[in-house]
Amino acid sequence: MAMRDVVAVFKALADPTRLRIMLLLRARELCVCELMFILGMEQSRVSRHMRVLREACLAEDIRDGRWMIYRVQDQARALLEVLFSGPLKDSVEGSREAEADLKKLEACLRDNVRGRVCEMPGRPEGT
Amino acid sequence: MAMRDVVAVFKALADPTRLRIMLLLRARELCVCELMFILGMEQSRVSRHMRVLREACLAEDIRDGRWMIYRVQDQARALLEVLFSGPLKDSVEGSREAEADLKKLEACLRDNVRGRVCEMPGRPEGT
DNA sequence: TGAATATATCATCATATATTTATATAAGCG
DNA sequence: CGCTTATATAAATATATGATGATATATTCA
Repeated sequence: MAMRDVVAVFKALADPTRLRIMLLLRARELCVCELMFILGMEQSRVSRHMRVLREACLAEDIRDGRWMIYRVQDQARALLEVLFSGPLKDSVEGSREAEADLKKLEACLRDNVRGRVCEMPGRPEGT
Repeated sequence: MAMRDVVAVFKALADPTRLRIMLLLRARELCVCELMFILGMEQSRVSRHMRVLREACLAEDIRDGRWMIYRVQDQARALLEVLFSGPLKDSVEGSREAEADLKKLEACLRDNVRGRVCEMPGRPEGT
C-alpha cells in the first residue's frame, strides 16, 4: 500500500454511516437489506457507501443467490482492531450509535430480516 | 469523545498533506514556515491544514515570539502510534513521501530555516 | 511608533462527495 | 421466458472541501 491508499482508508472511515457499517460488519457479515434495516436507510444510499468501503479494501462482497453478503476484508481485520479497540475504543464501540446499531443487529437476526424486504423502511408498499 | 469526533479525526487524516504534517510533527515540533519549507507549499495552505488538525485535536500550537510552534497534542500521541506504527506502518512510515519529508526535515534543521523565510518557496522575492 | 516578519483568515473558484430519484443488472422462480 | 427480488449504477442536485490570492492580525525590532 502507498500513502495514497492509506488516505483512501481514512477517507472511507471519515463518514459516520460508513463507520457504523464497519462496526456492524466487524460483528457479523450482512447483506444490503439487513444494513438498510439496521441503519434505516435507503437501498441506494447503503449500496453506494458499500462501494466506497469496497474500494478502500475495507469490505468485500460475496454473492449468495439473490443477496450480496458484505464482510470485512481479511487484510483489514487487524487495522479495524487497532482503530476500534485501541485508543478510540470508548469513543467508537461505546458510542450511542454503535450500541443502538448492535441492538438493531440482534433484532435484525431475530426477525430474520434477510429476504423480507417488503417490511423495511424506505421501500414503498408492495415493492 | 463521541463518534462525531472520531469522524473528525479520520477526516483530518484523510488528506495526504495533513498525513504528511502529522508524520512530521510526530518527529519534531515545527513552525509554519518550517512546514512550508519541507512541504514546498504556500503559507496559506499550510495554515489552513493546521487549523483542521487543531480542530480535530490532533495538533496544538504554542506561540514562541513571532512563531507559532505546532506539535502533536498529548492525547493524540497514543492514537498516532497505533495509526502510523500499527498495521499501516509500512504504508505510512515507509512511504516515499514520508521518507522524503523526513530528509527535508533534517535539511530544514541543518539550514536553520526558522526565521529565514526569504529563502523559502512560495514567497515572492523580498517579502 | 512604524516597518518587517510570521501567521491567520477571508473570498472566490474549482473539485469532490453525499443524497435522492430513476433506471439497469442479475438471480431465482413460476 | 417473463415476473419478482436484491442490488448496482447513473443523473441531478446539494453540500463540503481544497487551493489560491488578498488582506488582517500579532509580534519583534529599530
